[in-house]
Amino acid sequence: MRSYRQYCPIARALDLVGERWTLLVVRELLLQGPCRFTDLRNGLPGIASNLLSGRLKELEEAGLISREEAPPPIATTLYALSPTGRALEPVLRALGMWGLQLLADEREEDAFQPHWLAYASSCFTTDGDPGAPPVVIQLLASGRAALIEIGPGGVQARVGRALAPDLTLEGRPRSALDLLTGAIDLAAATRAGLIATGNLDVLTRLRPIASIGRPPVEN
Amino acid sequence: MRSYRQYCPIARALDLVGERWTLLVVRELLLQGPCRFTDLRNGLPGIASNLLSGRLKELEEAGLISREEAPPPIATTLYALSPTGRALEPVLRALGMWGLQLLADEREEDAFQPHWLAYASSCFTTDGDPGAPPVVIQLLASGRAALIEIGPGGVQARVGRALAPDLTLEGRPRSALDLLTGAIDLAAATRAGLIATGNLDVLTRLRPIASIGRPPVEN
DNA sequence: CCGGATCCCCAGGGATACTG
DNA sequence: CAGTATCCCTGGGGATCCGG
Repeated sequence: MRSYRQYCPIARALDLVGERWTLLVVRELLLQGPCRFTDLRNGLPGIASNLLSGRLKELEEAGLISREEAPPPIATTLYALSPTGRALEPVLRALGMWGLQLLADEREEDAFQPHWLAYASSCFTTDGDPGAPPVVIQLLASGRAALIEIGPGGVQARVGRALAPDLTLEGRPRSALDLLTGAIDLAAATRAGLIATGNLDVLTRLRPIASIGRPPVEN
Repeated sequence: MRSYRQYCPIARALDLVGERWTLLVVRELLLQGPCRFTDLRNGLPGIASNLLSGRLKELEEAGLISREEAPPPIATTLYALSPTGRALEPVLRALGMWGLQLLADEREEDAFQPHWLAYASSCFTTDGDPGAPPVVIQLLASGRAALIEIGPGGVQARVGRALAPDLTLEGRPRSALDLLTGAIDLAAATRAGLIATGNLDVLTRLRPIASIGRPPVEN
C-alpha cells in the first residue's frame, strides 16, 4: 500500500482513503447500508469492476468494511461499513458541504442518482419544526429512488422507495437542489422542469443552514 | 482534468482535491500561510518538485490558491489560499480527527514535522479556561518549530518560533501526542523521552474533546 | 540557493472480456 | 451475480538539469 510516510493524522487518513474512488465507495455504503457488489457498482457509475473489487479488498484489510455471507434468500455477500468506516461520515459531510458550490454548473454528461442529492440535503438542512410529526420526501430520477426523512433523528437520507411519501420530487437535479437549498421557490422550480406532487408544505420543514445558497465562487 | 462525472457534491469536491498530494498542499498552505515553493516542498517531504508545481497550477486554475509576486525584500512568488481554499479547513479537520487513531503505531521511517502535531492538537482540544490570559506552547522537532496558541480565538496552530513560549515540548512525536490527548500524564511522557521545559501548568488549558484517546480500533 | 522544467520508468487506473 | 483476467494508458515517483 502506498503511503505518504508522514506522522500526521491527515496524511495517515489519506493513506487509507485518499486513493481514487475510495471515499465514493464509503459514500455508497453509508447511504445504501449493507449491500451487494452490484449495488455498489450501480451507485458508482464509471468505476471499473476490478477496481471496485480491489478497493473492497483494501478497505476490508484496513478494517473499514466487513464482508458477510448472507444466508438465503439473499445468498450472496454483503458489504457493510464497520464502526471505523462509519466514523468517516464527518469527512463526507465536510466534503459535501464544500462541494455544494460546484454543483452550480450542471453538466449534461454527468451521471445523477437521487440519493446523492438526498444526502446533500441532509447535510445542509435541519428540521425547521422538530416537534411536528415525521415526514418523508421522495426523490426520483434515472429510474431510481431515494428518501429524505425528517423526524426525531433530524434530517436523514437513504436509498429506497416510500409507500406513501408526503412529497415527491422528480426532474432535473439542479432545480431540485435549488429548491432544497432555498435558492429558488417552488414556482421557479416547477418552471425549471421540476415535478412536485403531494403536500408541498413539507418543504417548510427543511431549513437550510446559513452560509449556503450563495452563487458559485469565482475567485 | 479527470472527473468522476457525477452530479454529487462529494464527487465534485474530489474532482478538485481528490488527487494525490492535493489536500496535503492545502494543509501546508493553511498552516504556513502565504509561503514560497520551497517552504511547501519542505512541508511535504516525499513530493516530487514537478508534481508540486503541477498541483499548484491546477489549484490556481480551480481558484483555490492565488499566486502573488511579492516585492523586495522577499522578491519571490508567494502561494496563498483563496477564501474558497480556506473553506476546505473543515475537511482537513474531519480527516485529521479520523486519522488520529492511526497515529497509535509510530513508524520509524515516517517523517515528522511539529506543525502537523500542532494542528492536530488544535483540532481535538478546546481552551479549558477561556477567560485566562493567552498562552503559547512551542513544539520542536527535526530542527523545525511550531506553535500552539491558546487565547481568545480558541486553540490555534501555526508554524514558527516564539520568543518566550510558556512551555516547550521536544522529543518523540508519539509521546507529545499522547500527552496532548491526555492519554498519558507528564511523568509518563517524560519517561517516554519527551523534554518539557517551562510552565507545565499550561497543559491544563488544553482540554481534549470527548471521543478521542481511545486505543486503535482493530475491527 | 530558489523555482521550477524535462526525462524516464513504473505502478495504479480505465475499459473490456471472460468465467464460476 | 460477483467478481477475475487482460491489456493499454495515464499519472505519479525519482533524478537530473537549467535559468534567474
